[in-house]
Amino acid sequence: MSSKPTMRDVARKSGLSIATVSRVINFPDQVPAETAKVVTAAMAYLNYRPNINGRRLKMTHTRTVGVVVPTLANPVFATAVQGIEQDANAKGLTVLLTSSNYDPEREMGAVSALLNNRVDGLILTLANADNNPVVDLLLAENIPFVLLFNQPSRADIAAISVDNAQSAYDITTAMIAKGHRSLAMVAGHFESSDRSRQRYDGFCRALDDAGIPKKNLVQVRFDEADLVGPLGALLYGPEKVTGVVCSTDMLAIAAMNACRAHGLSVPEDVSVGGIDGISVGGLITPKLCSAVQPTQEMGRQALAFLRGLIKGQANPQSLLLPHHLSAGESIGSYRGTDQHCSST
Amino acid sequence: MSSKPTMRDVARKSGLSIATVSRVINFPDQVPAETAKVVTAAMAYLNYRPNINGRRLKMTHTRTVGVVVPTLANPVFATAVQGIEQDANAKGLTVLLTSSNYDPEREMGAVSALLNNRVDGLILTLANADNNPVVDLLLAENIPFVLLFNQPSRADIAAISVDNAQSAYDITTAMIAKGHRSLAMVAGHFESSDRSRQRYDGFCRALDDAGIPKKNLVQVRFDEADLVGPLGALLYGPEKVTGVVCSTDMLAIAAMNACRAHGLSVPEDVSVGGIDGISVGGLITPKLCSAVQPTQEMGRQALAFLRGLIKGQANPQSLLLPHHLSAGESIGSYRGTDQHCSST
DNA sequence: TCCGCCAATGTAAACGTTTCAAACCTTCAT
DNA sequence: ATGAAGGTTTGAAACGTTTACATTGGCGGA
Repeated sequence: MSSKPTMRDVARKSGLSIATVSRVINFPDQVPAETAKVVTAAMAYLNYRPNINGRRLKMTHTRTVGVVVPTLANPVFATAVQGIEQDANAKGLTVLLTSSNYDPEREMGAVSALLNNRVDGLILTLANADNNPVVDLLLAENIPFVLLFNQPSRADIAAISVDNAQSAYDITTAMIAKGHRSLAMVAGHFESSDRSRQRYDGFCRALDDAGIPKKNLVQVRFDEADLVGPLGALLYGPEKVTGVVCSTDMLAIAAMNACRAHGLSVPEDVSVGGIDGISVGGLITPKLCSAVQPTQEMGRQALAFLRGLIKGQANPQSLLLPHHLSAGESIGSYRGTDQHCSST
Repeated sequence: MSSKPTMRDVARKSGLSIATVSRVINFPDQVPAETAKVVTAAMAYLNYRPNINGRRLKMTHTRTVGVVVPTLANPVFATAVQGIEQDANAKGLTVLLTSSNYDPEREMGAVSALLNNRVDGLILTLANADNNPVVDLLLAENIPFVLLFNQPSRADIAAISVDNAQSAYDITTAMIAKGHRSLAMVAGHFESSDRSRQRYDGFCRALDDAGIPKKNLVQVRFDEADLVGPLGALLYGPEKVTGVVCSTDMLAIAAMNACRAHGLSVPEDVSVGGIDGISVGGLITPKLCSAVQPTQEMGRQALAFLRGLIKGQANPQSLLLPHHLSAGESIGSYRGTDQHCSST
């Protein structure tokens, strides 16, 4: 009826002191089994729940970590968060989740709110990891943090990612190997994602290595599902693009959709490749060919890394995880110049 | 250098009392502009951040809500959480996220942890909303909570969902209208999801209304991506199923994949329908026909509802949001008994 | 018998807020 | 000059923990 029972109530009920109750909770082995039993009984009787906020106030560590991702609507982030969250729960850590919607201002707002919560550390996917006020703030305040998916140019901050440029290079090269010579990249806006730019760089390098001068690029919003307009000019313009590399799998799926809307089939008329390796890509037809990153594992690694930083055991450093090309069907052999007379 | 500045430091710096500082933060209009300015300056100078945990300890409300969903790997939940999270942030609420992995024991553990955090209220998607110890606990402790996606049979608890049975009924009926008479349902395990059972009920009712006695059902794990085995017997057994209704879109996408693996094409040989309306369903080929629910909006509504309950303004009640069938291509007309000689 | 030691327990002071009640200071009417 | 009124400000007591330090009591050894 009255308010929630506190440690004081448990102490009174069990005829012991508040300190002993605390010890039963935190250091059960420092207390005789007999007393532990009577305290536990009192707690059960009163339906006692420790108030974590009291503890947080007193302790230097809060056993809480903050997470900021651009969005949960892209499975790549949802899966990573899933990985973080599972391990955090297993370790008794509380996760504070925020999404920035790819907006740098909201990044700062989110981090600020998390710091007010006195999180022990942060896992972040930032729009742009370089020259970022959030990063500066965290370094200045000496808060442990790990970047996830970002590949910062500074070497002294912790980051878990794949080699973004190389991922794009590999998928592009796979397309070139199939005979495609007129390629385009569909990428999320560079201001919203440094990965996007890094992947474009890899795309360009692959073209350079193949001696292909023309680099087509179209930047779109990340949540853009309708690529019919943006792709039209490339598919039917002077370039007659036959290979589309997308900076994410979500965009790749949207691109395949747009190609079909234009009456072209994938991969007969146009080849499409993605980057990320979201699981749904393997279920659709044609199976999406993608540069796959171990997303969930990356989330886990980021948390493990962060825990190390919090304990002061590790010093910040980057970790590049391996990626691999999935055996997809969305990339086919180049069929010559009549490819746009679809196999209708 | 030393520890973080506190309100006391700000007070000292600005030559005012700690109470005044507090009032500048919480009730700026109760304080003359002049004092507010000097306090604000001191805060900026010291780089002061309010420690939310101090506040939480003192106040009866923590401005924190807990969220428990089965998984983030299914976009339907990720999108709902996205909706919750966006609005929560706008309102200055902190979100504590947990996923249960469809495991009732983890549900209880997660809720317990959230209660220890003294959340003001909870938004939950439970494996089974009826006879659930978590629900009993929350009712007993008088903690505001809103069920999301669940459709409990009790009328006195808040729940936001679509009509699950009706969703399944509608998509099934759409298939029957196309001439299909041999149908099967692929559903997630009933123990993991009451929606799954409710949707199966709707499936059965549709068949009954059409005078079709045979109800095929195969239950699978929710994270099962490989339905080749489970579907084989139905597609090639005595039933020669030509219509597959799936309890979720994720399963529907996996089912389409399995059909193709069996050499059957969708929708020419087999029709497939889903429930949920995840966005990727509209991008794939064939476009997935699904009973669409307003997922993100449901998350928002759940939060709005919860805020009402927390303020004591609303009394718990259910809200059924409308669903609609998407104009997909994955359901086609029945082609007679030779349908399994695929159009190869 | 006395001393010292150790294990078990207790006391009380933090941690950083909010907030009630009291104190202070002007101003203004009497 | 005095007092009431009212706008500002302050002192101090919570909120529920953790933990350094003090206390207690029992026991074995000298």
